[in-house]
Amino acid sequence: MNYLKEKNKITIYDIDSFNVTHIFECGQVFRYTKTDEYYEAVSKDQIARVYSYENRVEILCSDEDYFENYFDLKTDYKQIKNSLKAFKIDALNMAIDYGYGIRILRQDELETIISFIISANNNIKRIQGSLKKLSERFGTKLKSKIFGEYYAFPTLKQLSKINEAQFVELGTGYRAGQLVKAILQLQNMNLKNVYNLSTNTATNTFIEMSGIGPKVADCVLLFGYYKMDVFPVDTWIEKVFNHYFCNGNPLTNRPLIRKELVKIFDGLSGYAQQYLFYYERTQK
DNA sequence: TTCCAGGTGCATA
DNA sequence: TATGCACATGGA
Repeated sequence: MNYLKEKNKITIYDIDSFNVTHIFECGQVFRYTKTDEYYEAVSKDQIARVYSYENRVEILCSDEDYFENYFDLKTDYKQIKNSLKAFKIDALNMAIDYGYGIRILRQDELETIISFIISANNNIKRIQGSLKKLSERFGTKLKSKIFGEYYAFPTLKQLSKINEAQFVELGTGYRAGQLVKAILQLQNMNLKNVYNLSTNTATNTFIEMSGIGPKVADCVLLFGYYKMDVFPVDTWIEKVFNHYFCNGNPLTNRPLIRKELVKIFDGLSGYAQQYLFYYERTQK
């Protein structure tokens, strides 16, 4: 990856492996806004604006080290895409050509957990709205010389003070009670310790939490912990599987679909999933 | 108006 | 272990 890191600014020259629209619209993250000039993202208590030009991308940000990691700039996506193309699967090749600039963001663990509990059986617009309100009502208000005022994602301590009725007011619907319970459970675990666990053990740890089943656990591990040997199967991936991977035997059993796809893509599952998801959801 | 959304929890067999 | 249903709410 060819990029230059300066104080509060990262300039990216390898625009074949960094497309801001692909990165933010591919469904991995919900807290961003699009304007005519830039995409703005808040992650944890950090903020960035991403400007796209003909031959480069500029990221103005509160902390260049934080966003160098967040945008996964040290990973070579050209190599990842080549490895995926070596499978010679037409649908995946189309998906990669379509979403060529996708990168898997290294998101904050807690923020990912809360976001994807809210995401269950929900639509992306509404998820975004709930998370925006959650941050504005319960997160710390921060002031930046460059970006003005913005709101951090609530800390675990701040989250623990929110009751079920307040979560309902955020538009989280029946997930409100699950969120209160999950936040209680989170207080008794060390989120950083999950990095030391195998994918299976980590999955089981999260599935025991309220509001987290197999799919949300996979999303937490993929987007919050950068574990690539998981394959979140939602309604869109079910469609993908039955269009392109089922050899005439469509499946509705999502754990089975997941098993088949992980068998194919193994340690590249997370990347493959994201290209396929974005392709299926936006190609209409 | 009806269907659907990045599913989960729980009861039942 | 597997299947089926209820669940809150807003977008399309």
